[in-house]
This record gives sequence, structure tokens and C-alpha cells, in this order.
Amino acid sequence: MKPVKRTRKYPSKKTTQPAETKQRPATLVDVARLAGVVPMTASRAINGSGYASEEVRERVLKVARQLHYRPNVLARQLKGQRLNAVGILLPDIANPFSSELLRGIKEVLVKAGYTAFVATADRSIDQERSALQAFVDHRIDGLLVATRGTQLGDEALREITRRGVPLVTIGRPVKIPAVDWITADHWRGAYDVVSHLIQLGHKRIGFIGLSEGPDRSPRRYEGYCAALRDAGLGVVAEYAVGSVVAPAFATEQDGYEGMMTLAKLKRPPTAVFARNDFAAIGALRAAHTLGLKIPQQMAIAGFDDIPVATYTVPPLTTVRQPIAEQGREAAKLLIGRIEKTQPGKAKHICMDCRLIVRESTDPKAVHTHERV
Amino acid sequence: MKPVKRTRKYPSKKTTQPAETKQRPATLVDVARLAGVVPMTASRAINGSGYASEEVRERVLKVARQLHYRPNVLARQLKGQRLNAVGILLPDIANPFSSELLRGIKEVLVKAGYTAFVATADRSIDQERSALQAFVDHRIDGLLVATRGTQLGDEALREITRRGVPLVTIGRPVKIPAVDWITADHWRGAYDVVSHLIQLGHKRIGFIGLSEGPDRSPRRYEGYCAALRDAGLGVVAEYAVGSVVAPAFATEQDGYEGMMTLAKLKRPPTAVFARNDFAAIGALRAAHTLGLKIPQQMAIAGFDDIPVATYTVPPLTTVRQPIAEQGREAAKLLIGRIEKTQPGKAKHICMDCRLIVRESTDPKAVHTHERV
DNA sequence: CTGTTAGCGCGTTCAG
DNA sequence: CTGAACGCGCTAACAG
Repeated sequence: MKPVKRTRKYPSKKTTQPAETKQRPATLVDVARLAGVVPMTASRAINGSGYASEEVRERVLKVARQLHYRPNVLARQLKGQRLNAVGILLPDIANPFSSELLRGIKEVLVKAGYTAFVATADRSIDQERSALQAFVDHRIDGLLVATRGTQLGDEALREITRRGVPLVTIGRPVKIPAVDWITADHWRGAYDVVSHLIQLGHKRIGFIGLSEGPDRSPRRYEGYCAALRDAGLGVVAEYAVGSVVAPAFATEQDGYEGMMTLAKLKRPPTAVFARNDFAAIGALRAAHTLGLKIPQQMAIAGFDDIPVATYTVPPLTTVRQPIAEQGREAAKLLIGRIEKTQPGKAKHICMDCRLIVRESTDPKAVHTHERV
Repeated sequence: MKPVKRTRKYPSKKTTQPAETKQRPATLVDVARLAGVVPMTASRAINGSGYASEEVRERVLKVARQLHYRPNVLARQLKGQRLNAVGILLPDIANPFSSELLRGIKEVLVKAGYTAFVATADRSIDQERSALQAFVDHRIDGLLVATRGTQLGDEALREITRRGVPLVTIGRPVKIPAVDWITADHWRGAYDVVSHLIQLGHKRIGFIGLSEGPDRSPRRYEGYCAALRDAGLGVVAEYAVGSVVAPAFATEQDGYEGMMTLAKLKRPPTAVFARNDFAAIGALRAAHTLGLKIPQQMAIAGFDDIPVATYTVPPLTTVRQPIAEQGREAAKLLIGRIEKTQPGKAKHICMDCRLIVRESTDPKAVHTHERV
């Protein structure tokens, strides 16, 4: 027979606490005792699982509220339950693409009761790997990955699927059996915008933002080449200038310097397609500096249709991809995998882009700020 | 006496697994058994805590590697250890401010061995609350909050400190005893840029992006008013136009419409200070549309010095705040609290902003793209 | 230096 | 409908 009444055991090292400073969070045991039931009953009442009399349920819930009780999700996970949290790996945060994508993802995710934790890779393989590892270590239920594809990155993803963690990539077609992916047709988008320039009569068209390195083939650049070839125009090597700052990305500075480089050629291009809108804005700036009339002497087009693209001088012709929609679809796919409602072979989805013609290429374009 | 040899117990419902599909992650028990030691010993070897003979340590580590063993951080946390993860709550992700801030934060955090999980509030109180709750539920070690201040938000933060979670806010001075905060001097920054406009001879100066609602007083607007008053210029109510889209923020559209509104006045301003650079870019666009010469007929200044500000036509005068540095300092403060190396009263830090004069206000400004 | 015991907070399982 | 026992994976505390 035990001589002492068994009360809640505190960590042995600090039997007394500084009173109000660090209130130990209430546990199910606390709630149960105060409600005069056994923990299991409290659990049932709170989770609505199993049966519990109306009277008991109310009493338990009342005590729980009053104690500010919150279930310990970590302990739950330890028992094999889901955390209802998914990890989202983004290339960076500065990009309007990331922002819009996250908006789409969260729209679906929160509605389904999941929490979204975001990490950024900042275009570093190391950071990408450690972020992925952190997500897995924290036992998130699934993973959405929107970083640019690399050899090592793909290997890390494969490793994750081996652990059985559901995974969907966005804008990154990947050859891993269990992985769904969703992307926009960048190749086609580039093809369309370059064809548009050709239709306007341009024969010499430059490309800004060609990245080097061992990454997978840049779809936007390839679309550009294809459009030129299909129109019977050759691909001139010196018309494609690279991005200096970061691989697989291009900044305003890249655009500025790229345009400066192209303008110095003996026969400079009369039109330029920039890999993204940031670079296009830099190119725009350079053209102004050089005193070139846009679009008469120099037509400029970008890609992505970021919000400022409507507000540049002149407004920017660009290609819009359905960003939020990709996010929404990706989230749906992931949830399907997590909840096993959508089993079977990996799904691959490719969405169409849309050419947005503004005054930076076409003087007759109607100038409006509405984003249709 | 037990008749059966006790082996690893699998969940009773699925005694067999689909072989290679969903490899159950190795646990410490698995490692220990394969290494021929008891779990506790394996733990010591892996964590370097306590003593372990060189020979045992090596054997255990080898097995751990070979089994792809990863400690279960959730189980650890359950035993009262830290997760080595902090939560970062950002207002949104589109803003270059967020991006730069996160860069600064992570710089310090990863060096100290912490993982950074990000959540966004998207300027919704509900999302803010649920994100905070999620972080706390997941037992992160500390919290960095950079959302705009609101009544309800502050209450949620107070609740969190009651739970004993270390908390540091950024750009959000807050009156909670245990909370450190760090901010830039927005008031002074606004005061300086408006004084600059006054020195250039402007007498009628507008403000774009005044937000309404119950939020705390907008420091940038107040700095604007103070500069006018100190120069003996009155504050004209109709010179301050609001932001339409979202409270506590302003977009290109707000800037565009604001400028249009101001230009229609009988005696329109000759200079405009926009609450942030996005709004300033919209105003710039409107001024172009109206055929106003910048800065001769209309001077325009912004706030934040976002990257595009150097590439607008003309380049934008603005105020730069030390964003990354705020992030770094905030992270240091938080780590100090988490690791209890920095106890004591709450610290409050206020950093200086810097006026960046470009051609949108001063025709004599030197045009350069270097971001000094 | 290594093994044993116990328990973190919760939910599954089986008995009342 | 409710209660008791057990274990998820890990480590503090205390033996050996």
C-alpha cells in the first residue's frame, strides 16, 4: 500500500517553479483529474472519438477550456497519428512567384485543416538538403517542393520518398516513381512570346538570362530557340547573354547588363526576350539609358507577369503562368496522397501559359492596369 | 518465464508490410540491437553525451549510418529537450522586406544550429492567430514575429509568452513585459525624406497610403506630419490619400489611384511621399500617364528601397531601413532567450534609417545602379 | 564505462 | 459507455 497520495509528478530537479512565469501547459491528465474522470475518457470527450455521455463531455470540455488545454500534437504523432502539417520548400521568398504559389497552396491546405510550414532554399543545395531533412525529422505529413531542379536535389527527393513521405513537386518535372508533379508549359510560353516578336517583324531577337551550370535544360531558352528555328531565323550565339548573379535565376542587374552587352554588338537585336520580368525591367532601364525608343527601336518582353509589370514605362509584354492554380492543384494532389484517397501511379500535370501583350513590344497595345 | 523471445513489436494491425514501399524508419532500438548494445548506450554514443568507449562509439555510429538512422526529434522533445527549431511569422512573402529580413535571420539561426520554419499571416488576423497557435502546438523553441501590430494580435502574443515561449518582435514595438523587440525608426525616416522635399522648395506635399482602421498609429504618416509642421507648413487633410486594397499596406494600384486623386485637386501637391516603394511606383506610373515631368512638375519619394527602386524611370528617392541587420539582431536576441544566456529585462532596439536621394526628387542626383 | 528503470503525453486495445 | 494497461522513441537518474 502506498503511503503517499499519488499526485502529478514534476521533474525531479525543480520541484518548485517561479510561480507565474512559466506555466507548465496543461495535459490530458490535468484535465481528467479536474473533471473527475480518467484520462482516456477525457481524450474521448475532446476528440469526439468513441462514446461519451453528454454530461461528461461537457464537463471535460469546460475544464479543458478553463485550463487552456491544448493537445500535445507531438505525443500524438509518436502514437502514429498525423500532425496535420505539411512542409513547403520554396526557392526563395523575394519572388512574386513564391508568394502567389503559396497563396494557392494555402487556400486548399487550410480548408482541409492542414498547417503550412515554409522553408526556403535560397538557391543553395546545402540549404535545400537541410530544409528537407528538417521537415522529415519533424515528421510533417507531406512535402511540396518548388525549388529548381538539380542533380543532387533530385537525389535528396528520392531519399525522402524512400522514407514514405508523400511528395509533390511544382515547376520541377522529376523522374521519381512515387512523385506527382505539376508545372506550367514554360517551353510553349517562351515559344509564343518569341513568335509574337517575330510576327511584329523582328528578325534579330536576343535572349537575356541564360544560366550555365549542370542544371537541367532551361525550358524558356529552348522555347526561344525553337520559335526562331521554326520561323527560319537562325539561333545566333552572341544574342544570348547569361545571368551573372545567380544560376537558375535572373535579376534586374542581369537584365541591365545583358541589354548593355547586346546593344554594343555590331548588329544588335531589335527585340529582346528576358528570362523573367525582373531581367526585363533591368533591360528596360538600360534601353532608357541608351536613349532607345521602346518598342520602336527596341522591343522588350519578359516572363511571369509579376505585379509591377503593369506599371513599368512602358508596360511590359510578358507571359503569365497559372501560378496560384498550380499551387492549388499541387496541394490537392498532396492531400490525396496523405489521406490515401488518391492512390496509384504518379500524376503529371502540365498547364498552359498565356501571352500578355503590352506596350513594351506593341505600340498599339491598349494600356490598362487591370489584370485580366 | 516468457516462452517467446521478445522481438521488435510491430503495430498489431499490419504485421506484414509491402516490403520496400514504406520502410519504417530505424529507431534507436534497431541501432542498438544491431550494434549489440542497449539503447541507452547507443544514445550516448550518438549524442556524445556521457561516456562511451571508442570502440563502442564507432560500432554504433557505423550501424546508425548504415541504417540511415535519424533521431526522432519529437520523442526527444517529449522528454523535455529542445527541438532546435524556431518559428518565424511574416506578414506576407511578396514583400522584399520579408525576403531580406529572413535572410538576416537565417544567417544567424543556421550558424547556431537552429532550423527556421516560416509561416505567413497574409494580413489576416485569423491566419496570424492560427499560425502562432500551430507554432506553439509544434513546440518550437522560440518565435520571431514580424507582422504588423493589431489589438488582437498583441493579445495573442501575450498569451504565448504566458506559455513561456521566448518571443521577439521585429518592426512591431509591443508592450508586453517579457518580449524583446527591434525596429527601425520609421518616424524619423519619414521625417527625413519629407524634410528633403521641403528643402528642395516644395510647399505642397502629398502622402499616399494612409491606412484606416483600429491599428496602431502609422509612424510613417506621423513623421510626414511632423516634418511639415516643423517647417511651418500645415498638414492639409486632402493631401493624404488612403490605401484601398489592404490595411497596413499599400500596393502599386494604391499609388496609381492615389496620384490620380491628388492630381485632380484644385491646387495639387508638387511632391508626393508614398508610404512604400510599391505605392511610389504606382504614383510614378500615374504621373507618366498624366504627362507630368518628374521631378520638375512632380517629385515622388517612397520608402523601403526595394531592389526595383534603382531601376524605375526615373530612379526612385526612398528611405532604406537596415532590414537584414534587424533580422540578425532579432535572431541573436531570441537565441539568447532560448538558451538563457541573456536573461533579464526585455530589450528594445531602434535602428536608424537612411535617406537615399535619386532622380525622382532631385534632378541633380547621380544616377547609378550600385546599391551602396 | 555500461545496463536498468521509469516516464514524457497520448491513444489503441481489451475488459468491465 | 467507462476504466486499466501498455507502448510510441527517447533520455535522466540511478545502479552496477
